[in-house]
Amino acid sequence: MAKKIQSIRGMHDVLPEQTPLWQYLEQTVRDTLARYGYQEIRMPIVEVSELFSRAVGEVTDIVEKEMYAFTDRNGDRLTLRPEGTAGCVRAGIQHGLFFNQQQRLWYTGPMFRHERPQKGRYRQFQQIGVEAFGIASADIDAELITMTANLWQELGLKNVHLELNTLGDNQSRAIYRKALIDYFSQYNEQLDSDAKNRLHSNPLRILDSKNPKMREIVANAPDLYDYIDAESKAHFTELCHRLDTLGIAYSINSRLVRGLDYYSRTVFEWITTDLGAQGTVCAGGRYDGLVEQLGGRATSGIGFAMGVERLVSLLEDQADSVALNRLDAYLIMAGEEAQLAGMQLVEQLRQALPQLRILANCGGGSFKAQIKRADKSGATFALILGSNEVRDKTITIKSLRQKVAQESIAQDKVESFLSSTI
RNA sequence: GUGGGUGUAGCUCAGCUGGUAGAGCUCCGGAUUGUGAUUCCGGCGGUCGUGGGUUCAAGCCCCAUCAUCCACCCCA
Repeated sequence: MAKKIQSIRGMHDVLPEQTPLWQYLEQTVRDTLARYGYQEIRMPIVEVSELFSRAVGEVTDIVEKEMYAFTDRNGDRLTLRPEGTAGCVRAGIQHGLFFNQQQRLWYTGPMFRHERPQKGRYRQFQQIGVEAFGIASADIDAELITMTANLWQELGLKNVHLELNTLGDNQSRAIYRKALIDYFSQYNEQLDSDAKNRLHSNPLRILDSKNPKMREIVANAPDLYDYIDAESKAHFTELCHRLDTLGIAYSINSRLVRGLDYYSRTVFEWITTDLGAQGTVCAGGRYDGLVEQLGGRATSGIGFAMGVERLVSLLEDQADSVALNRLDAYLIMAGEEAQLAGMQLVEQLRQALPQLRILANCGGGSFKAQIKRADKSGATFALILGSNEVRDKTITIKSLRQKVAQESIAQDKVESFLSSTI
């Protein structure tokens, strides 16, 4: 045998057993987005590398060590997209979607990050992203969050909770950043290696440190909320008020700092404890400076992304998974005559009943084998066509799921029989 | 990038202090010339992840490598 070729590390096939659940999830999300008036946009998977270094931030982990970047035949530096917002903003600017307009957009597709795979984290993974442009007020923040809450309800997801924070506008964030660097620099000797690395790249991350020795230093660090501008505070208060009014529960987590540079003001995460270490199922925030930063006219924006693999994994764990993609009938054909007659009959049925899901036996096999296949297919009924039936122009219908006697009916009655049961 | 666990049939796994491989399920056929979750019988199926090394002899010991799982880091 020739050498086997395997899929690339961290990039997995979604097998037929799994796809019904994926389709169910995707369809539910699609429907929900449509009900809120969001429109789909489709972007390329490959973009110039500069787009991500400018949007996501030069010193983020994503850009520094996780990008699938390569040089194409023209010598251009290209990257397999590590996230969707940058490409969406690029497309919006390129096609003039943001000029004095509001846009509510969504997209889905694979993203790529060269990380060490683990539960809920893969090198190629699927995201569903949602972005709203041109609306600066907190009502859109509330709408997006409410929409996700409704989606969890629609999907029957339990054990997800919402965490909220505000980072202030870009200016106050810059001032706070400097204050943090000044503060931590005093303790340079006591900082662990992680903290030293982050000191000038992303000092906000030091606040997150799990090292107990660092905690004492962190405890007395400047407080983010002392640096936040009045407008951002008002924005955040307004958002919380709206969520309260809508009955959406949340907790405020002042340590919640997103890993991408473009966020400002509102950030949020939906988190579950049912998935191991990678518990964030949906996360996002406001990025009011991004459009301008990428060369468009200043436009506010806010968005989030859901991790499809993580949601699928929650759905399969959470008991009430649905019976999906069920077959209505399996056609058994015994003998040469029956095979020819059966193929004609089944095509007639498919034309007459577009909803009908019927699988016709192929590849022969004994009668017994065909019955076994019919059972295994999960079909509700077996339709049996043998020489007797061909001769009498009948078909035998056997229920595979209920203990009722099989019956033989005229072939021209099958259509009405099936249409009344599916 | 760092650490730990695991790689034996399509799937789930046995395999003793080293003596060149086994079960269950699946699939195909038969017992039952046209009736499926039961029973019985038979059959298909493996360069033991890959490459080296030690040994008279390696699935087992040693080294390397790849994949996978989990965690750290980080993130959806």
